[in-house]
Amino acid sequence: MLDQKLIRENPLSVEENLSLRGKVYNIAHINELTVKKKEIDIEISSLQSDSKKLSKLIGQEISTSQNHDSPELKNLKKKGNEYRIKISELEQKQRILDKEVENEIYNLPNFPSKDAPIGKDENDNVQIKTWGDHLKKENIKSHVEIGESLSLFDSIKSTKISKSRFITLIGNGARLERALINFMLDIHTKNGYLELMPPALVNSESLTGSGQLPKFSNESFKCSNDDLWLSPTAEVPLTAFNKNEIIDPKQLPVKYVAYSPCFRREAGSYGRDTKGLIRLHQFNKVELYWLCDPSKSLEAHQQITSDAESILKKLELPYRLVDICTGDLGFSSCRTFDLEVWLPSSKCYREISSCSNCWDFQARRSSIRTKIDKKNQFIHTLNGSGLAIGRTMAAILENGQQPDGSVKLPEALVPYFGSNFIKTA
RNA sequence: GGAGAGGUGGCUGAGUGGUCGAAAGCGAACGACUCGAAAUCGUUUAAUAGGAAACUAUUCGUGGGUUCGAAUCCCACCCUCUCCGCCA
Repeated sequence: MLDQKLIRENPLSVEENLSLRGKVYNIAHINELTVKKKEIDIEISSLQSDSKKLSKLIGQEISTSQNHDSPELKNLKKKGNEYRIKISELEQKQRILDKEVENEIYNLPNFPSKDAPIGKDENDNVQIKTWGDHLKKENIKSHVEIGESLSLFDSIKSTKISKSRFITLIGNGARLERALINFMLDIHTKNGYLELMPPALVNSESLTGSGQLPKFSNESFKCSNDDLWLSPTAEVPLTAFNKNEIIDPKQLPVKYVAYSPCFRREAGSYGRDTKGLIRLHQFNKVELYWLCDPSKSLEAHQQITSDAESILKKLELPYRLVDICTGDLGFSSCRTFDLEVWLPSSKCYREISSCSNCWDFQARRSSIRTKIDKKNQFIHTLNGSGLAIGRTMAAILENGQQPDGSVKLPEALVPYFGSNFIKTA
């Protein structure tokens, strides 16, 4: 959420900043509303001040005089009643305005960082570096083919259980998923992250706090009888975990790592990545999350990204680091580095982690603050996958495939999985 | 699901119509004492919005209502706890 004061006092700069995202945002209208709201605020506040003084006078009058029905007293009460009617009329107006402003302001995305490359869409993203060697072999199979031939998962049978875009992991597939989760959690907790296992169902307020609502209600699954949604990412419960708190500056930065299942409707992606582990309604993810001093989020962003990167290196997976351009930035983010893993079957890089600095955007929506120089200030939040498990598995299968149909696993994973190879049963 | 209790500042907790934004305690900050620390004593210490500031307003789960005046009374909703039932 953006600062209302900023919108009121400097609407042009707000508009200009947001326009870097490549869309037109009509701040003038919101500005008009916030100014009007302010005027009414002032009017109400002065009426309330008068009415309060009058009430105190009546109170004193009653306690000092014997006659509780004197004409003077009746007169004062009548005057008080007039105040009340006036105030409640104004409050009604104010309530309507409040709703309108809220509605508009919660739909505004975060400002892009000045450091983010300016661009229109994903084609303008900037590759910062690549790491690792690409697999150069003939007859490369996709992870779907490998998974099917080694009986690691079954998506056809899963449609019986749910519908398309759900998967059932089987045998070594399930074992590999479990190994990856444990492996990643172990690495990150050793690096100073506190492990959390939050609820998978989150309420509307939590989704609003991290930025998924109100704008993206189409992208999450909602429970019909409760104000609860299936969490699309652990970022949601992790943001909400410290909602409405003032965090002791000595405790910063707070670093969380959480494994969680993630649920996304993937509306509008029909026909894309329909097979395999790449795009599912339900997937597992290990998420990294920081709450940090607002003056330190730039370094924190580097750190969280390199913490995510370290997993790819340990798993010997070739990847590249991409600086997301202003037009492709997520709603809550001011700067995002994507980690994209190499998938040899499709000869391209696929997003496996998205490391974002949300600045004070989520902290403002969720009211998470810290004391700096005796003043309460919004902290900065950062999040990054460390990593998406399903896509990691896909990458391991494709990059570790052997001519005999087996898959060689990265050394680091062997203690977790229990052997070096996945072979046909 | 049934019955009951309750939701008050960073925390605990008092407050049932009138200077109550709210006692007391804890915690925290500062000061004194000390070579230093602990202990002790003293002072300070809620948030939000507006304002340069003085100050003004709002906030006692949320939303309505009664009243000149509501933490306190009325209505609705949400949440938490305890017991019972069901259940991993």
